[in-house]
Amino acid sequence: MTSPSESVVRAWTRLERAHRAALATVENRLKKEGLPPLAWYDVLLELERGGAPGLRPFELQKAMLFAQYNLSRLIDRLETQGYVARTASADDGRGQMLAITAKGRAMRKKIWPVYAAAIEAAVGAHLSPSEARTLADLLAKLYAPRS
Amino acid sequence: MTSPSESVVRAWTRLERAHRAALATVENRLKKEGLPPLAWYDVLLELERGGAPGLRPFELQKAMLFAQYNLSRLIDRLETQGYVARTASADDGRGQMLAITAKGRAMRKKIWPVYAAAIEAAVGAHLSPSEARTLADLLAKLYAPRS
DNA sequence: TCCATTTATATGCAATTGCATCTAGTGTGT
DNA sequence: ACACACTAGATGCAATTGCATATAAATGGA
Repeated sequence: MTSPSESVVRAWTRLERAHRAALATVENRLKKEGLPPLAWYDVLLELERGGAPGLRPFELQKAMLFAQYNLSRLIDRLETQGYVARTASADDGRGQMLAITAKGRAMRKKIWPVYAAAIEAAVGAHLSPSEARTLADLLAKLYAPRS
Repeated sequence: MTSPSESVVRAWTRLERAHRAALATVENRLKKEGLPPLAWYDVLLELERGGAPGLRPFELQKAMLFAQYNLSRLIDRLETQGYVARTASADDGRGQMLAITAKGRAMRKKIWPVYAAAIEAAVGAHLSPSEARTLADLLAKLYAPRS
């Protein structure tokens, strides 16, 4: 139980502030354009990348570090809107397989330009290319599967 | 509207993931000890640092990048618990002055060891001292008052 | 095979958040 | 002093989150 150094505490505090600031920028822009919240995009992208058979909810959960009950309901909403299709898993009776629909793909594509501009405004505009790389590398260490 | 580079997008994505992971660690530990959520600590600390006359809600809001309505209600809860005292602002009829109470100070002190250990686990354990400094510096750029 | 444990996902209910808007002061220009 | 735009803060209501727990199927033994 070593106590954190001053710079670790500062890093944590700034992680919170930076995240809050950037997230607010992104969510506000999406909303202003009448688009769904960020999490929808993230799930759709993950599913699109996941490829053919689809992904299990628990895989999404691990990849995106979402709380299980939040993901469950997020999928409900995505399904209601017709962006995602749930089918029973062939090999696991408890589970399901998630697939992005054509409508879901279209929505993801539609969101991207707005999201991209927001990311640039919230993050890119503040960093040089090399700073962005360094930041990405350091942040990855905070949730690396294993240290 | 330049599009963000690949590394900027990665930095943003990882900012989200890292924040989610670290926050979950911190909040879980606080909860496990029966302590109030993180935001309470942050407000109490800010008020304690703010010193004698106290702070106006809008000052807190700017410092912590909180949404106005969230802060308003967070203060309600803190006041209900007796951790914070609201008094009418002398020089601005619309406003109020917030002060931390003795009980609030005591709670802040009580939270700190748990919070500190959580920060170390969530952040410090993953970074060298120099990495922590670099990370803190880079994150600060993302919400700098002016670029 | 049977039982206990664990894993995958859902859900009722309370607390919090977000949105939109409201009220009440402030400040400025005339 | 008046009209108007702006700032500080609160709040009703709907949506989301968090918590605790439920259900059902898989898994690992004995």
